[in-house]
Amino acid sequence: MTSRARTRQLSEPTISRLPIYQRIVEGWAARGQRRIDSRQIAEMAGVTATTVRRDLAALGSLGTRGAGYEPAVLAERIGEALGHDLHYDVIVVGLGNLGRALVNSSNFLIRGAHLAGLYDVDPHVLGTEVAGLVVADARGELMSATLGVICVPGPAAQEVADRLVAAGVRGILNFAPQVLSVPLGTAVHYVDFSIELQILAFHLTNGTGPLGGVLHSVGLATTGPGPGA
Amino acid sequence: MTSRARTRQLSEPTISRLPIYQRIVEGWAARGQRRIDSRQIAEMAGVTATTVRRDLAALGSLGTRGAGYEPAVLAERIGEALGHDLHYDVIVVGLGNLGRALVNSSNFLIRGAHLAGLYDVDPHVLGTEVAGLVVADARGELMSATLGVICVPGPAAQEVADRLVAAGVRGILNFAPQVLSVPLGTAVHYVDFSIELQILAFHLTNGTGPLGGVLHSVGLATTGPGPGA
DNA sequence: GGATGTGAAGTAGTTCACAGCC
DNA sequence: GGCTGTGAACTACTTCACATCC
Repeated sequence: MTSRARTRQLSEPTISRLPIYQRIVEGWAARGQRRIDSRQIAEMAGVTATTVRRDLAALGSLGTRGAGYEPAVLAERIGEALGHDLHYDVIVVGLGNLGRALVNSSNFLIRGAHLAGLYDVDPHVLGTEVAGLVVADARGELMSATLGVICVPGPAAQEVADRLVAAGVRGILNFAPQVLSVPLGTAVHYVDFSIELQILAFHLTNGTGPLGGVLHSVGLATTGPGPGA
Repeated sequence: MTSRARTRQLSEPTISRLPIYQRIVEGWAARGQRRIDSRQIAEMAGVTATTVRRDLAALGSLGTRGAGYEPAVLAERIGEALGHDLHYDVIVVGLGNLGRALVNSSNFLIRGAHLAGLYDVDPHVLGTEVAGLVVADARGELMSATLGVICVPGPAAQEVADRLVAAGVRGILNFAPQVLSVPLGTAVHYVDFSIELQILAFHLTNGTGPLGGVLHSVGLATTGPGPGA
């Protein structure tokens, strides 16, 4: 029974805000600040101070009344709650510009994620070394891993998803503009640039919200059977 | 008064689901299918059929009782509601792998978005042609545009944001792992790969939801002043 | 004094259940 | 028969207001 077990059930909105708070308090800590209060976090995250306090209170009593929070403690505890002490193997299929951008990004593979395999079909890329790994043939068998990232063109995405599932992957991050059909029990998370842009544009023309609009990005997952079922 | 004006106020969750429905019905139409019903859309989108019907009903009475929806009509009406008849200028700052992946993606610039300018600071990239545009110096003055996309490393993001705002940009899509401080009235939309991965991993280890978990990706925006205010 | 943490109230979104229509 | 569209019930999230503690 680790300390992680003490975390109460977190709501979906809370889960999506915690990584943002973490980024904020880490930046604060890096700049040598000793204390941060809910109002400061709220301002930077674009939410209300009450929401910040409720979210953080769900992780335990971390603050000091009258004095705010200690950034280091907050960062540590949020990390625990999000499961940063666990480790995941990640494989990436598709090493075009996007795939390369991801695996070379200092930001992508942190927090327990370990890059275990790279796959592509382009003969110019096959066998070359990217981010310290040799790129293998995506048409061959894929290694087993916890998470798979799909960075291939839309039409190829479903086949890659099928093969990832067959290889034992339990979560897929899909960058292809394609709705995937996967068996129950597999989580799919979509990141669609065009949709992000659409939503941003929509809010601009409609001037949503008194402060100019607090946006929520698109995201969708399904574990249900696809149209063929 | 165009037909767009008839759209009732759409809720935030509805707005983020509409582009997903649109993608689904467009694929359906492309495959020559004449009819689609709420259950089919729901299955592919990972939401309930009732939710689909409520979302679509907010756009008017588009379906036929007993027979479902006509994909072409649906796609058209969703487009109208999201403002696809409007046009936006988009400039992209930072043409590393990510920036290139975006501007070369057939998926990024659709629906009224027009790529108007590209900026970078790397002398190897400066002056070269990417996606039909010559890359200009990001340290010079930026052209005016509606939307700006930030694809630079984290530490440079805030300065770029300041310059985008000064150039008259009203909406920013930020791919840098950095919380930005912008003046009131400017919308910022964050896309953070590491956060997406974190949330996906969290849901896996916690087995959220009976169907394996319907995820919602991270997203945040603020128009409030930053820490310096 | 000042900021956290939290019951209570309010608001928004989802799901149920079914009337209405093809 | 079948599926849409929607009032009503429910659930979840946010916000208010303040007791609590440093």
